[in-house]
Amino acid sequence: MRAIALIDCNNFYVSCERLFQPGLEGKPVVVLSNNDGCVVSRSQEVKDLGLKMAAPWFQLKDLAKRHGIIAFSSNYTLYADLSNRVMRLLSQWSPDQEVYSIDECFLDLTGMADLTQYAQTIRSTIKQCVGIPVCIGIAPSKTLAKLANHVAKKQKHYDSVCDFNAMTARELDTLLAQIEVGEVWGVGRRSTSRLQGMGIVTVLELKRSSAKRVRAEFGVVMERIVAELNGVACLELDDVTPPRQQIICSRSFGMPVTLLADLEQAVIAYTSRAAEKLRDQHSLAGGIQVYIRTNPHKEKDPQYQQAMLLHLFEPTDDTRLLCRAALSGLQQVYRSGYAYQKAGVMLTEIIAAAARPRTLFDDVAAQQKSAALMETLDHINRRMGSGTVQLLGEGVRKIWAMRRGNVSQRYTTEWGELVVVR
DNA sequence: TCTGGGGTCCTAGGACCC
DNA sequence: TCTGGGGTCCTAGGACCC
Repeated sequence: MRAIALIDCNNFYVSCERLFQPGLEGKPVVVLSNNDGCVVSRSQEVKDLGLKMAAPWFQLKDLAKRHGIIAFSSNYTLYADLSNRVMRLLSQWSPDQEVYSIDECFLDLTGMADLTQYAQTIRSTIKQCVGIPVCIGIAPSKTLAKLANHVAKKQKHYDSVCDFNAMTARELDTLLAQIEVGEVWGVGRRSTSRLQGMGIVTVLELKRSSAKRVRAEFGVVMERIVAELNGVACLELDDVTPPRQQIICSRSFGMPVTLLADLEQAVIAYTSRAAEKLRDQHSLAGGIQVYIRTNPHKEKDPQYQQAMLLHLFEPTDDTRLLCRAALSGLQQVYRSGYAYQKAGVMLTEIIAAAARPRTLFDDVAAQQKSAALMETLDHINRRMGSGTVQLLGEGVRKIWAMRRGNVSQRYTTEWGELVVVR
C-alpha cells in the first residue's frame, strides 16, 4: 500500500523562539505577523486560552496582559534557517520529499517496514538534532495524510504519530466520523457551510458522498478531494519546486503614508526585494504590477485602491528597469489626499533567463553590464547582509517601515547575534 | 421563423492554503 | 494608534480566429 507521510512542525514559529529561550517552555507565547498585526503562531497554552489564529493583536492586549502572554514580532530569517535544517534532515528518510511549506513536508515512505516506529525515529531525531517538535501522519493519499497528522496532533494517545494504514477500514471510518468536514485539506470556510447545507457534516459523510453530485456542485477540485479521502491518490508528490509564475512583495506600512515621495521609496524597496527573488530563481519578468491602498478597516476614512500592470519593453531582471516601470505605474495610480496603508508590487509574465528572446536589436553589451552589476549587488548583500547595498531611492529615513516591537535575534545566521552563554 | 461550431488566449474573481 | 504576506488553481466570460 502507498504510504505518504506528512511531517508538520508543532507551532513552528513559537517553537523556533523557544529553542533559544528555553525558559519560555510551558509559558503562553505567540508570534505576530508583520507589523505586529495578527497572531500567526500560538503555543499550546495560548490555544487552550481560546485565542484564535489570525486575531488582531491590538484587540488582545488586555487578555494577553492578564495571562502573561509573551509576544514576538516575526523573525523570518530565523524561521527560514531552522526550516531548512529540518527539511534537510527529513530528506534523509526518503528519496521522495515535497517541501510543502515552511513548516511541513510530505515524504513517500511506501515499502518501509514498521512505519509507526520509523516515524517515531524521525521525530526523535529531529527533536535531538534541530530541537523542533513535529507530528507525523501517514496514509495512502496526501489528503488523508494531512488528516492523519491532524489526529496525531489533537489526540494525545497517538503520541504524535498517526498511521491510517495500520488501521482497519472500520476503525478509520469511526475516526473520520468524529472529524468535521472543515478540517479536510482544501475544504475552506465557504465550502464547509455549503456542504453542511447539503447535510455533509463529517469527513466520513464527505468520503461517502456521490462523486457526481460533488463534481456538479463544487467542480473537479472537490471531486478529487473525495477520491483522496477514499484512498485514491490523485495528488502526486512534487519533489522539484517549479519556478514561481508570479513574485509578490507587498507590505503594510508602520504608519499611514500620504506623500508620493514616501510611497516611491516603499515601491522601490519592494521592487528591489522582488527582483532579488526573481534573480534567485534565474528568471526574467515581462510585466510588473504596482498597487496601493488605504486601510479598509478604517471605514470612516476616504477609501481608495488602484493597481496598474505595466508591460516591459523586454523581459528583465534588472532592479533599475523594474523600478523605473513600477514608479511610472505608481505615479499614475497615486491620488493625493488619502492615507495609504499598504503598497505592493507583483512581477508577472515570468520566463526562464535562459529563454530570453533574442532580437536583432539586442544591446548585448548593456545586458552583460546589467547582469554583472546585479550579480555583484546580490553577492554583496548575501555576504554582508540584506540591504547592505541598495538603490538610493529606497530612502534612508523610511517612515513607512514596518513595526517590529519585539523581534528576537537572528541567532543562526548573523555572527553578531549568536547566543551568548554565560 | 431562422443567425455555426469549435478552439485559444486573456483577465478578473473566487476559493483555498500556510 | 493598532487588522499579514505570498502563493496556486479553477472557472466564467469576453475577444478573437477560422
